[in-house]
Amino acid sequence: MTVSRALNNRANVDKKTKKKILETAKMMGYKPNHVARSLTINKTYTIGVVIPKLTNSFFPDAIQGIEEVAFENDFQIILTHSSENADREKQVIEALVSKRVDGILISTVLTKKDLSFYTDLLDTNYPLVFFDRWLPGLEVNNVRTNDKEIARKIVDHLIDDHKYRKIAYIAGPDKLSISHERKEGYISSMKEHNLEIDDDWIVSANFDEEAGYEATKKLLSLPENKMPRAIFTVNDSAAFGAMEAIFDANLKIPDDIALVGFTDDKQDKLLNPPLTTVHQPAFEMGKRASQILIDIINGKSTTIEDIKIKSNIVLRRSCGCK
Amino acid sequence: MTVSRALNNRANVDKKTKKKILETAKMMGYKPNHVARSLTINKTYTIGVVIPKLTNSFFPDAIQGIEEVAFENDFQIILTHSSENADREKQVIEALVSKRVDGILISTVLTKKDLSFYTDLLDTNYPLVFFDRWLPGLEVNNVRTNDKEIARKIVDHLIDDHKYRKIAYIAGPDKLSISHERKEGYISSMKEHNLEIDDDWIVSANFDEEAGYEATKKLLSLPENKMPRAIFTVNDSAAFGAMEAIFDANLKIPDDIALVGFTDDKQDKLLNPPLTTVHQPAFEMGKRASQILIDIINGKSTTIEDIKIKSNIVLRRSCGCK
DNA sequence: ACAAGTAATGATACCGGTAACTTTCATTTA
DNA sequence: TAAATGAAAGTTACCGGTATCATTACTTGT
Repeated sequence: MTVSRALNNRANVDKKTKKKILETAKMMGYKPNHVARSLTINKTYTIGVVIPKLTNSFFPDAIQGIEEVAFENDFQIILTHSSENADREKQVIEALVSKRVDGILISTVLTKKDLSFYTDLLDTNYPLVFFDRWLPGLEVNNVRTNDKEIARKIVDHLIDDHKYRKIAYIAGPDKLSISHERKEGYISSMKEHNLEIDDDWIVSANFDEEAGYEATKKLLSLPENKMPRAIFTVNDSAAFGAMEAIFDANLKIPDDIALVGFTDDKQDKLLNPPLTTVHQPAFEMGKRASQILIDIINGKSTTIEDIKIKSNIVLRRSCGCK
Repeated sequence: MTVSRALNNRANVDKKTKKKILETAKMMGYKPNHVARSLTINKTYTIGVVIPKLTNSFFPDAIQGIEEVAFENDFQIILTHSSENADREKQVIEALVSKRVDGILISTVLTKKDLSFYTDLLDTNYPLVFFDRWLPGLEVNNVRTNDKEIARKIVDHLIDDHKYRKIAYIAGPDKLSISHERKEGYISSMKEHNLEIDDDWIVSANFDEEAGYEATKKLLSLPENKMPRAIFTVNDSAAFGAMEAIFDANLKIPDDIALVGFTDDKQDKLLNPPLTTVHQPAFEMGKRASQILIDIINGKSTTIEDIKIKSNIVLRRSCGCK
């Protein structure tokens, strides 16, 4: 017990004793066993992070933010990815719970039909914070962005400032919160401007480049009178695919067709042309989500919040600006 | 004990008993406690990953590879970043050891003078695998790429195929393995072609965009006769900075000055002009390193290997091709 | 010099599992 | 029917810490 006290800088240990203990520990090459410690104190100082993929630059940046705050608070993170696969998401969360992480940060790929998975978990009072991709209908902390509003605004820009009227939207899976919201933003902007939305203009795709490429090819094969003048994509990865497809069709951005994305990947400004997009404060979102989770773990926060960290539009040339 | 056997699908449990146990477990909401399990079996099924930063696309890709193999083998990863800071690297590794991760994958920022930190760790037989950035002088498994050779080849290309003679190199910190090797490759190519290397052409910088920008500004301010005709950068991030600096100076790539990078970031092909670079098989390197570490942990591998996974050159337009 | 109070140290139990060994139970064999 | 045998279930100790309570060692005041 005295050894334990000495190593943890607790009170009531004689200076000389402490010195002797520390010396001996060093000599023996003693390394504290955090596993045993976790078992008794019932806390692992570890948080789980579940993300769909690590491909676009949003998640790496967010994770840097998460890890930064975790590090400051002596926590570490177990990083897992679901590969956009619902079953795998459940599986890794079970594993995280078994490892008794003190809380979990999730960017979920689950949908309404899997709601019970999380309500069960929440019933046990497990600290959970959703970031970026949340799940409507859950009484839980969310840290997300103003997807719908900002999507509406960027489409407003295309209509108001560039006078485009035929605007297509390359969507993500509709069941996922973020792609649904962004689509809603697109639709509401179009409607407010009394612009008709052709069914063919909303192409269901995915969050990756390949999907963006395929979706764009579909759009470009529409008959002349239906051909969109501008494309808004659910994220930058899809926009990169769109860009390739547009170039492959020997069309020019923004002269023949304008393009705007969503994320603000690091290289957007170096693209040809530089991509107009929505800047998501990934690092900030990660920090914030991490801080909230740690506050909950430390019993410093009990309220449930739905935090929206505002994104902003970054005008570059792909929309037709400058 | 019977309960333990039943839950772990061990033999010698009556079918009826097992059924009853599983039902009761479910009813109670029992979740296995992996912390306690780890304490007894002395294995956590967790590996630590230490990287400098998550910014460029190499590490996210590598981590996807690492996590993929880990997942298949029922391991999870604790991800930590050192922020390119040696003390922090040591600190997080101490924490990982305390948490008794079964092994550690490292892309180190430590240099020769800190060698003892790792030799001490290796003396305790802790499973360690270095990937990408290794540390010369350590008897340990490395998974890296043929930095020197491929750097030499890309400079060969600039000289042989484009007839550039004044070629500058934007370097990373010289004490780090990869930037040292890449520089060596540059130097050896220049020497082999009997080209003189002006001291001003080797600019010490860093792995990030800002450093690349500043270094390039320095190069562009050289007098006419010293002005490089081409720039080779230690990685793509630095190349992005270089690109910006070149554009800011109203120069054209590759007409006024050619540029080649190293990494093959995802958006390279969409840049203006598309960036010629070295493609590093990040995902593969991550998978391989992870597999080796897990083999060591499982006692399936005892030899120490220095594995070089070959990178290859991707010719695009920034070097002057096409 | 001795009681009282405080600081330092020590003993025990427990966290939730599993290994190793023992006991109980059921079935087979002579 | 009793002994032999193997399957199923149970006991105990331990992994390496820490909380709690008990003990011992020093101070301090009168």
